Amino acid sequence: MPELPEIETLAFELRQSLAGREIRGLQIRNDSILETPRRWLEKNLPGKRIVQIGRRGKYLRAELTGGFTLWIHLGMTGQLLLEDSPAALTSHTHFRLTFTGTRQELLFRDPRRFGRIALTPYRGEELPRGVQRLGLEPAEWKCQEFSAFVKRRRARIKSLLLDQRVVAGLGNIYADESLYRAGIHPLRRARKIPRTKLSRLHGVILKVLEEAVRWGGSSIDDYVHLDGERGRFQEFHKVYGKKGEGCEICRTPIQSVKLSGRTSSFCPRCQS
DNA sequence: GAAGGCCTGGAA
DNA sequence: TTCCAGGCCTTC
Repeated sequence: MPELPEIETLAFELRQSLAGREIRGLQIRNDSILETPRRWLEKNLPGKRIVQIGRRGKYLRAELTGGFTLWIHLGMTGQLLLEDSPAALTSHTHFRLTFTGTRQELLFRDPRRFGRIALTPYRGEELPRGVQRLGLEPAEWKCQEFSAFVKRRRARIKSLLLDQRVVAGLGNIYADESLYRAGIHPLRRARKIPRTKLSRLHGVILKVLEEAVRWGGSSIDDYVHLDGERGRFQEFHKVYGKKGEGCEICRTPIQSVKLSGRTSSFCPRCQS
């Protein structure tokens, strides 16, 4: 589940290797991952140069010459890999970019095909729909405003954290890990949480994300770095994927609950 | 605010 | 063989 730290890591690595490169060609092996038509990409990508690479929410953003931007969303099982050409195209490689002046090519793999690629502007839209809807980046939230916003909502806090219109880039892993570190039960109604705990949550979200970026993200199932190496933050998870194991603080077994189809893991004693 | 759908590999 | 994982979207 690539979330903010995983995309941030990839953006950094891509910047190192591809910034300034000119796109030579592309190969689309599966149209189902495209959000803008194949012909739009085929017409506009070749010859463009990568000006800047960044991230917005869980979207990777490559700004190109000519005012175009290539957006990549990894979904759940998406991978971006930089390999020497001609790269072996495994069965789930849906998209490939080649560049002038380098043997390296960028591959997009995604077994489950929840990932998406878009090239904007398209039909007057500057941003993909999913990006238009995004809320503030975690680092853009001021503590006071975050607390005030959460205080007005009746939803369960975990649902709120997963809502990309609220905090862009948070997903199941980092929402669970943040709630644990803030001592908040995932099913707690947002408006009922004391302000002191909310400001703690605000701080802890930033800290967890920063730490995860420092360790190159979490590799649970599919996520890997550009070179295929695994991230290491999973080694520091306290609750995600830890059901049945003892809480680090109080030894109580970690529990999990279902919340609108999503699993939430938490310590029943430390989180309330 | 909840639930179903997309999608597939791997575990039960 | 069935179930589960969960990004995000649509529908109710």
